[in-house]
Amino acid sequence: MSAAHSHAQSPGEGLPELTERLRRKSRKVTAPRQAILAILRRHPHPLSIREIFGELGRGNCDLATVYRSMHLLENMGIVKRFHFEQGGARFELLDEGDDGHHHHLVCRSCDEVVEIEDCFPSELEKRIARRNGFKSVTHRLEFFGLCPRCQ
Amino acid sequence: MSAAHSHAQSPGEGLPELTERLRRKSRKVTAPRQAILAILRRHPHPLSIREIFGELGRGNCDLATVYRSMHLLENMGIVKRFHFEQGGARFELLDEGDDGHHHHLVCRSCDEVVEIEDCFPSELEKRIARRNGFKSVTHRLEFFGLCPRCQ
DNA sequence: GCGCTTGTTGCAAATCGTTTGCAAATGGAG
DNA sequence: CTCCATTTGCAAACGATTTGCAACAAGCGC
Repeated sequence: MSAAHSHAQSPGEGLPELTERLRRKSRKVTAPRQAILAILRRHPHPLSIREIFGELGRGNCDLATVYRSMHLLENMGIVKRFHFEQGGARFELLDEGDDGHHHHLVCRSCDEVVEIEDCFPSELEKRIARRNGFKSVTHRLEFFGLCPRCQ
Repeated sequence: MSAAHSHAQSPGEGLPELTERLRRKSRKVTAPRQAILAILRRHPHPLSIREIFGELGRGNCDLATVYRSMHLLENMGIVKRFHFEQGGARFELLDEGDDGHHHHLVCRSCDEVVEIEDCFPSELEKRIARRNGFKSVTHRLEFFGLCPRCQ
């Protein structure tokens, strides 16, 4: 799974650096939060809440706490939330300073995810915004297809 | 509302033509289905299930029937399903032969929707597919921003 | 027109993902 | 160590959507 991930993931921050980011915003560094960050750090893929919860090992922390933690981490800019075709939200750890704007190519059959560097041309986006009088325009873009193994 | 819609909507088919499409695939032309098609025809916007259900007037047809009808119409290629940032699915009537591939610019504040003709460059999409060994790659693309009235 | 067969509907209950209220537990500043 | 605001677990509430099932009706053949 991890091996199939084509995007070269930077080494990323260690747990200490991540928890430091929490502390800096005067958020408490609790066991559930550390555990969640550790899991996200181990998986460079967009993880679903269920997957995160599953890895926590039953009895470790409540599902509601996972939801609450993901909101917190999202608002702090530590993770980014994605939505694919099916199922609930998925989350990816962000490096500090990274706005997390990138896209995915998802296999319709096995859900394998590849990160994509290409992006919708920004001049085109600006033109679309201008033409319609919109401001602060961003976009959401995901690709779907059949991966080599599933064809 | 309709006036704000920038996309020149073709006259579209009348109810008779639409119901004919149902008949051709040996599906029954029932009152709920006709009512739903009529509503979709009146609104060139992506409508939510709740909006459709609301327009039906209480007592006219069950909510479950609306959900079932939308699946049917989607599978027959009569409507297209969209997902924006919040809330449930939204549906738009498709002209016959139209694959419905187009995108939207949605106001983050008032949900106003504008249709966009631009699309992600297909050469770029092909390159992404090739580079990752994927087949049958399509994409989903939506824009979000602040409309003139909401800025 | 009349019934038959099969697709369709209404209703209620189930499911899925997510959120919330509340009292008990706890991180960390002083 | 104490205190307090934040966080947690638990259970219940929620919104969107799906499903089982018995009653029903569209459109075929006669």
